[in-house]
Amino acid sequence: MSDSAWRQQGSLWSNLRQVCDLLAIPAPATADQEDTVFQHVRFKAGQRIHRIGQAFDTLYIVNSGFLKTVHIDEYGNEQVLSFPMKGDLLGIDGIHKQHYASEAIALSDCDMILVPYKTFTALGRVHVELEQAMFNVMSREIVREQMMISMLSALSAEAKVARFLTNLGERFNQMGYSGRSFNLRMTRQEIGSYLGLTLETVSRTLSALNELGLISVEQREINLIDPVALKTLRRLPPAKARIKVSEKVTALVNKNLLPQWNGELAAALN
Amino acid sequence: MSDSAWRQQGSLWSNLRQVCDLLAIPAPATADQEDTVFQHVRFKAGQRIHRIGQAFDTLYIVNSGFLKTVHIDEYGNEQVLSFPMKGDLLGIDGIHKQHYASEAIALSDCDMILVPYKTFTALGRVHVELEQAMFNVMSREIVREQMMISMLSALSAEAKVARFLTNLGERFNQMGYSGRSFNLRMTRQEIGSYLGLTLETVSRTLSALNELGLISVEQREINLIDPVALKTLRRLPPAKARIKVSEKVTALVNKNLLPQWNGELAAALN
DNA sequence: CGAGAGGTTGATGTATTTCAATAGCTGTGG
DNA sequence: CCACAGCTATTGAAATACATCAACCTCTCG
Repeated sequence: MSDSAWRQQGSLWSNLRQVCDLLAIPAPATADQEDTVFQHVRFKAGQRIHRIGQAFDTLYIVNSGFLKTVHIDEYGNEQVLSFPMKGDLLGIDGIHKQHYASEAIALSDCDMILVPYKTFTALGRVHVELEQAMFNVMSREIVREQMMISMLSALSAEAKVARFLTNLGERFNQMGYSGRSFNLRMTRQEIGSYLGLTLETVSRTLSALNELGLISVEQREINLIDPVALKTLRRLPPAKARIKVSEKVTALVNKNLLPQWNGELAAALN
Repeated sequence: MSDSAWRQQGSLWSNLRQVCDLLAIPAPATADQEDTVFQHVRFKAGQRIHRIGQAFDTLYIVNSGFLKTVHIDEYGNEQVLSFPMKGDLLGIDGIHKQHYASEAIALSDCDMILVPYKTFTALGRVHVELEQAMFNVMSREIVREQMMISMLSALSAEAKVARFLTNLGERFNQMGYSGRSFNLRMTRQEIGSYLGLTLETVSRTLSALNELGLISVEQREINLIDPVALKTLRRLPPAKARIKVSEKVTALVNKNLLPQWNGELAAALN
């Protein structure tokens, strides 16, 4: 819940300053704090925030909760595009054609702030810094997607899963939670779709990272034991070597193993 | 070359109307056509337009020529992100951190229009329609990248290459060239990087599509013979079946083969 | 408590990569 | 102008990463 959002007509409202804080952009100094207010709407887990093809008119900011955004391809297959959480902006992809290009679905109960697109652009015209910030947010989104493309086309399954976990950790950190120990809000299926892998591969990879002592997993409970190693991991050592090594001084090995598994090292340890 | 760009101080210049036309956005009716002009700069094949980390201050619009944009990962590997051509806007990813997040390299001689970011935002403030158009362009870019992400994580190698070709064709069409028969401006290596495949897989896949009669390839010369089939192709029939089938009524088969290869059909034909 | 969704793990198959050998272009300098 | 060097592309054979199919287990929640 927003620290100081207030109730009015039975629903929560936030002012411009609160919205800017949430988006991590500087609020305009000249702000007329009271005359622009933003309504909150609550969604239950499983509910859709917007659908593909639906007429676009409002952006959403996540105030609390976890979501996924998905594409549905021509054969009805769901493709996960992102896992928005507190502070993220949803619906930008609707600006282009005035219809949402993706679907947003709540993974947990969510509190969303509505920002009518008209209000959004009007504010940009009034506050120069805000317009700048809006371009920034969109540019940031483009960079984020570029990173995703790089990751999808260049990394192995192990590296994808490892980075996914560290990225999640960093986002939890930014939100003020522990970045080392957290609960996944999505299924293996959804992680797999997001990373371009099958759910079985995700499950196996998590088990392997667990074996190696880089993380601990139990169902959706994750502990990042060696975040540095995870972040730079490129590929796992061959399975046979892994067994023996994992029984040795795992911590030490993990640090030497990166960024690339070293054959001589493996030999030396066996 | 821009239809009506003019020379001044030894280099070409375009006005706002020309720039808007190029970007396929409506030019502001109220435009003061003469007081904002944009300089052209020419780059030779192989030259860099901007580098990663370089201070950001200008956007580029492709007036003619072909380029690639790339990420360089922490180990120096190049990851191709896009192949910009006429009408495309470059450098948006630099807004976020005020430093370019990617590198743009000319694949052929190029004529680029410089748009200082300050000019860009200033124009948005003066012409409301322009600000709207700028958001549109950025949203379009986000949607394009989302499509790319879907494609990378869900499609087979054959489908990726097939879509790559039809997408290229569509862009050539929009530029007024033939969308059926064109020359690739990039190497197999670069296509592979873009699609998350090795250059060998790209080469083999092109050969296979050629075998099937869906395209013809000779070095960098491409002919799209059955664009509809290419666009909806999901996976190729097994290699053994392919040989026999390709010797039969290929055209007919191609049409029935989609969107998914049908086992009974293959059996019936053999 | 039972049903159903989510997760793990094994055996097997296959798409794609990797390694390697060969041949075709392109441009440069003698 | 030809020859040669160095990219670029093709193709084959072998290796492997990941997917697929399948069985079983585990939680959750009505």
